[in-house]
Amino acid sequence: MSNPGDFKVLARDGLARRGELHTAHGVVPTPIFMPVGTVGSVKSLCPDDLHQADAKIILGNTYHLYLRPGDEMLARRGGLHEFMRWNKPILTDSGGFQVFSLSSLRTITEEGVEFRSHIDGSKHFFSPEKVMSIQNNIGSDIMMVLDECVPFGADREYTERSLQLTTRWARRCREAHPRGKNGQLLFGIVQGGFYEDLRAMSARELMEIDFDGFAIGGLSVGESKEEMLTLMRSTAPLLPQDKPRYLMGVGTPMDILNGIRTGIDMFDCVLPTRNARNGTLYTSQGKVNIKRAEFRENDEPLDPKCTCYTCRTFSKAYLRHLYMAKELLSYRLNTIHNVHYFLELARGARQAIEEGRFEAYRAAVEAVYPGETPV
RNA sequence: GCGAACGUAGCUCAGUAGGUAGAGCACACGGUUGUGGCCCGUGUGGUCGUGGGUUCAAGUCCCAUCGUUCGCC
Repeated sequence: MSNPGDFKVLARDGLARRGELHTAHGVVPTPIFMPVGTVGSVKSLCPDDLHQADAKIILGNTYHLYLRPGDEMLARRGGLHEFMRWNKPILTDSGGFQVFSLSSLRTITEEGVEFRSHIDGSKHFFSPEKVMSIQNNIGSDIMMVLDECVPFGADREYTERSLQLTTRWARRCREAHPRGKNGQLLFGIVQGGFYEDLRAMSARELMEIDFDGFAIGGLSVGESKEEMLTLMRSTAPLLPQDKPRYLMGVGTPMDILNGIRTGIDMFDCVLPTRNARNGTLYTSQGKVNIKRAEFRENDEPLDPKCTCYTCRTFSKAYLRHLYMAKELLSYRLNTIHNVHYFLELARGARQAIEEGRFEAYRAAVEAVYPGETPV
């Protein structure tokens, strides 16, 4: 018998962990990649497509869903799962990142953050409590605390003040949403910019609060690969061994494997879906830019080793044609493939950890994506 | 037949007062990391319809010629 929030580490290989996170909508095997479905859909895909790609959990976004269609509207329909007909776990980002990256005229106070909608300019206010209430209405399985994502290059003083505010907000989120309520889990978010000691301080303070998991936020915001790697190496081991660790917004195939190697369990990124729409596809042979003229009459599948619907059915010439013609089917077929690749990458990592050969698995992928990992 | 306008990059067009050509699209190649199906960067590409003339210098002024379009007979 298991309860939402239970997390079991089943196997280890170095710092890499193979685990299981229990939620109200099922078990999430880790390490896992979570496709991003910001406004209630993984762009261009149906739930059936996600099931076929073996997606275990997807993301939604509090900021976007609150603005449109509205969280109360969702609550009246039984929440986002019911509305979008996705019966597996959903994680919702708190919207903290969007408030800081999308909206204009934001004002941060102790109480929360006032911002303007990127859609119609209307004024809104997010407090930690409000963000919990919205995510309760959405009904996500894993909720994120409201945090301030510090921009790259922020000085130490600003970063430290911001981190402390994020901690106070995190505590208010936990108080507004006690552990176990509605079977919804709540994750804290480690901030601290690119100062290792501040990251450690943030982690220490958050661990005093009883969260179901811990995320590392504020990465992949313009820093070098080396800085990102250094930071995850130093931060991940500080987090509890018996709780899931989530690296937010990352990343490329190698970023993910490098994260797993430092002990991270969960990843999300727009890269596979956004790049699919822009013609960059991830394959067992490396990155393929499907718009290249060399594929004009190439009748081979995109990736002969891939078992996704796109690769089983269509030629590179056809995929290039669809892309060049801006056909809607291009978005869909490319997204089906890229999502499949990222999920397969994580599945392969899980198996490799179980079999104690994660390093070899990682090296094999690195051979195909060279230059992605700084020494 | 007469009159007028226009012929500049593959396409649609800018080119001011004459000083040896630009844009958008297209094409080519990159980029995209808690997603406004967005977008950004770089690049290839033109004997300025043709032939003369004036001038130190002509896409720009003059003449002729070919072509396109419109109007009038």
